[in-house]
Amino acid sequence: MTADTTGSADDESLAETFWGVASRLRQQTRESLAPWDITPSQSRALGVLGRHGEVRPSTLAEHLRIAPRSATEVVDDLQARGLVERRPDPADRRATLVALTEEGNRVSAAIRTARRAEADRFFGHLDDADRAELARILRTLRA
Amino acid sequence: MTADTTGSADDESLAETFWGVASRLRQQTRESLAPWDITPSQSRALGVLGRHGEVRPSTLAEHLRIAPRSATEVVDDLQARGLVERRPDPADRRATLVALTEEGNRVSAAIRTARRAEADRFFGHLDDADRAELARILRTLRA
DNA sequence: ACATATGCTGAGGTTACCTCATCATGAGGG
DNA sequence: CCCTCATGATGAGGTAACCTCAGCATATGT
Repeated sequence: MTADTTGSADDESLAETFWGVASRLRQQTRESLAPWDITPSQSRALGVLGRHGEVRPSTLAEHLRIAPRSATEVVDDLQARGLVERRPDPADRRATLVALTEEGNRVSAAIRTARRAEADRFFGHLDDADRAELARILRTLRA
Repeated sequence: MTADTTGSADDESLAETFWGVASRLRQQTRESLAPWDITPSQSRALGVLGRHGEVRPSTLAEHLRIAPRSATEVVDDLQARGLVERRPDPADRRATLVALTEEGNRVSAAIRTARRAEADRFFGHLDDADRAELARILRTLRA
């Protein structure tokens, strides 16, 4: 009775439902990150570094789909927390390589585990068939 | 190839797919709002005002699920654009009522139409059965 | 060798939020 | 009636996560 009693607005309410789920998922992600006092964007960067090893800030930016300048910022933050380090790129003296520190590796792995558990909890309310359906439909929408 | 070839991380990739869709939907919303030079948060407020008529900032805040102070801000912006006006609440001299201006009403209605069309385009790639499935599954996840 | 492109970062801006403090008004009790 | 306490709005100031534009160093192609 709140909003979508607008007749044929089934799609609008689909969008609303979608955002409702998004909000819950975001919330849960935030909670699962709390133990490390790491922001979502930092955790995304850690993820990329965990998967790709050392990369340039500009490459990191591509993976995160943000402007190169913004990647510099994320790296600054992670470096301040001792989770990554910058070293000169031997192949190009303009460039810098960003790599996880030992601590960064530990944290990155721990977060990966936590995020997996979180996703299990979140999507685990669905049975296998529904999960497959959802994945299929979402992939359609992304294309 | 890019990321989720991490073995059994099916759930993680579901979350990723979900966010991919979210990002596309957000993008499209932004585009559909462009003709009015209105930000998403302003459009949400216009929506609430369109549905509920005149309300106090604090009530608006509840509907938008933001802090009361933040609602004041959104109202400021909309007022600066001439889309809403503030008037004293006759029932409580501390309070203010926020209402759409005539212009605000026009814009609000136009945006509602545009958003509906946008949702049609977005979810229209799905057939009826898939749309129903998606709605059902999303509602499960929201609960 | 020189113009042009590329890589990073400083400076400064934006959006959409937040908290905390302040001030006016309202409401209940003694 | 006064006094305390709650409530409504807002000023001040802060944050996260982005952005663009300039500037400097280095690389690359002709």
